[in-house]
Amino acid sequence: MNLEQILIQAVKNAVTQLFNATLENVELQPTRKDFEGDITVVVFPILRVVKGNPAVIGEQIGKYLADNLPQIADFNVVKGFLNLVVSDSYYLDFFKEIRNDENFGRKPAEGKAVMVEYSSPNTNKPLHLGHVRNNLLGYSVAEIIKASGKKVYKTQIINDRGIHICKSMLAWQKFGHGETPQSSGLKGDKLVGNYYVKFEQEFQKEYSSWLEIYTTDKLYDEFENQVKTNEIQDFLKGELKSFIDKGFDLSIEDVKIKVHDEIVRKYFRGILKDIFFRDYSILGSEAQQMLLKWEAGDAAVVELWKTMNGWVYKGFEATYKALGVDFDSYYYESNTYLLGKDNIEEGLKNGVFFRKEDGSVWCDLTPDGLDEKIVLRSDGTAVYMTQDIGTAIQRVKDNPDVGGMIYTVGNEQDYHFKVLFLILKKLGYDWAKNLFHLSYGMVDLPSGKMKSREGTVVDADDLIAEMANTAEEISTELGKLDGYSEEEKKELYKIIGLGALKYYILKVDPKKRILFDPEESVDFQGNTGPFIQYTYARIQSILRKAEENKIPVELVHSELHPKEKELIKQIELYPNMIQVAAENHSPAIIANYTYDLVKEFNSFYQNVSILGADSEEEISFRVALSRKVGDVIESAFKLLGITVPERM
RNA sequence: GGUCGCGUAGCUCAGUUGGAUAGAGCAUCUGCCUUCUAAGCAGACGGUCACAGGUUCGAAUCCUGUCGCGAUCACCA
Repeated sequence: MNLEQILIQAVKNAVTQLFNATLENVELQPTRKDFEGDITVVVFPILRVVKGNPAVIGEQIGKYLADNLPQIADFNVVKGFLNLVVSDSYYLDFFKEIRNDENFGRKPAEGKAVMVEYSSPNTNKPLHLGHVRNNLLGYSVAEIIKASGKKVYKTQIINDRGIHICKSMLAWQKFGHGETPQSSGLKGDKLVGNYYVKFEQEFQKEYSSWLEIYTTDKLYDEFENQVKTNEIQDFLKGELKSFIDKGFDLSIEDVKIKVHDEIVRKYFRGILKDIFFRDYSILGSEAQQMLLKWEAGDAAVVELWKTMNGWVYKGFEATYKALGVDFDSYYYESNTYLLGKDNIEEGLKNGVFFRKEDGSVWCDLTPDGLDEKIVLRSDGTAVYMTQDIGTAIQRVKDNPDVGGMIYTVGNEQDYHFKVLFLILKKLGYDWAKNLFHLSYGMVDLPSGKMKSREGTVVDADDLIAEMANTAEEISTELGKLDGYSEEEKKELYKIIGLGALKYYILKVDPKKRILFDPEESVDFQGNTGPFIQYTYARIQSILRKAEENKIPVELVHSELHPKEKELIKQIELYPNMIQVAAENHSPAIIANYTYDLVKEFNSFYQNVSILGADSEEEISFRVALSRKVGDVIESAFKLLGITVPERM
């Protein structure tokens, strides 16, 4: 039982004995710095069962606790807050107990396993900043859940088939002249990405000249014919209406004529372009034919596909390695895209799904406040949802101990996962109640969204390299690395640069969008990764000196300096932090906790002397305390996927 | 337009199940390297928690509405 649990029970007992009443909950919080005490009992909620003056009641409970609990040394009551002073001996005992526990804060795995999916890239272009956020989040959440006491499988689904990869393949065929990673020295994913861009450029040329042939009116007529029978027309009208409502004095008729108008274009052009790609474009039809051939198993196409994907995977592996993330299993869409159809059949039998006249299969989610969702096309082929249903089921088949899954996917797919989880629940899988969409906000640039066509994508490899460069600049300026070899320095710059990047991304709530300004590099001071790494390095420096001075490890310390007490209190929070972070799927909780611990340590470090303390006992204790803080920093940062340096 | 998410200091963000005078960092300004690493410490300045109601002993937190930003609303993935 930890102190918190002991206190809760004791307060309940106090209420029973003093007031003959039963208390359901006890509200505890850390005492605010401006008051004396360590833990505070909020008295107000107790007033619900015990009528009276909160100050008096607080006083009585305080006295009871001080009399009955050896851990409570003193107390005071301020405005309905009962502040308890915890005895030094309690903290000392606690510290003695945990100081050599290498797994402090972590729990051994038990119960059902959790599968965490993250990364999940397309194989037609290199990873970018958005993927970086995804990878860091997914990896960290997996580590946190592991530490919280569950077995974790890390996995990803690789979108290795479809029209996007055919675009790259086609462009390579047409314009590649047999270029390979070996021949050009390019990283495989970069090479393939270049051809994807090349395709888009050539397609854009074709599209532009097509647009020139048509007048505005013709364009619109074409467009209108295409969308007339489509549901999206309603949707578009809605958008147009809001556009008009926002003060543009135009009717729908006016808007029709002004198809080229700046804002309307955004909606019309996007769809028009798709139509062009599908029905008019030469490149488009070639790419589509290639996809058909791939699906038919055409030997040449499959061979090319395998080769180019092989290049991409090699490139991805390098990026994953640089980022420090890994996976236990890989699922490939080329294997899973036909999955799920059997499950649809079953669902039809159970009445979870229903078939429309045209043969398409749907799930009616209107009782749940959602729409009807298609799960099988009228021609019997699978859609995105079908695959995801099938893949989820397959994953549990492959790993029968899995009791839940976490999908790390951007927030633009919130609706998709809401529907997916609901359908799986309706299909009756017991693990379906333990599905979580780890939804995160986009990473935007000052110029807006990242767009590969406009060259505004922040490439993952470039970013990692730049961070290391910045670390090098700062390090060189500070000039603290005498005696390090060039290789050691390089390694260190990587650790610091990555630490800065990872911490920067992980310390914010996943739900929030991140605005990333490549011009203003990530900070290395204040609430940052390097600040925490620096503190760790300082601690290691002290430990090295203590080693030299042969500081004994016995602890006969009896009285705590306030800074020492604060540090132990902070350390004591760590195990619960892991649990809370795991429950909330939030690395940010770990990041912010670590920052608080480190701030506390730096204050301690700067205000009291460790190796120059008054007595042998004091020195020995402070060294041990510093070591433990270092251990917790290392452990917590590991949960974030950040390594800590011995020196910096 | 429907749905979902976000809105806290000039900027970037914390803020556990509602709790004390809303906290950090950056930036600006003061001090502190002859003693364990100044990527640090100590301090100052900075707030209508988007706005308006409501719930209650008590609201940044819960509810309703309004505004702003974003995402989404395909027999695409």
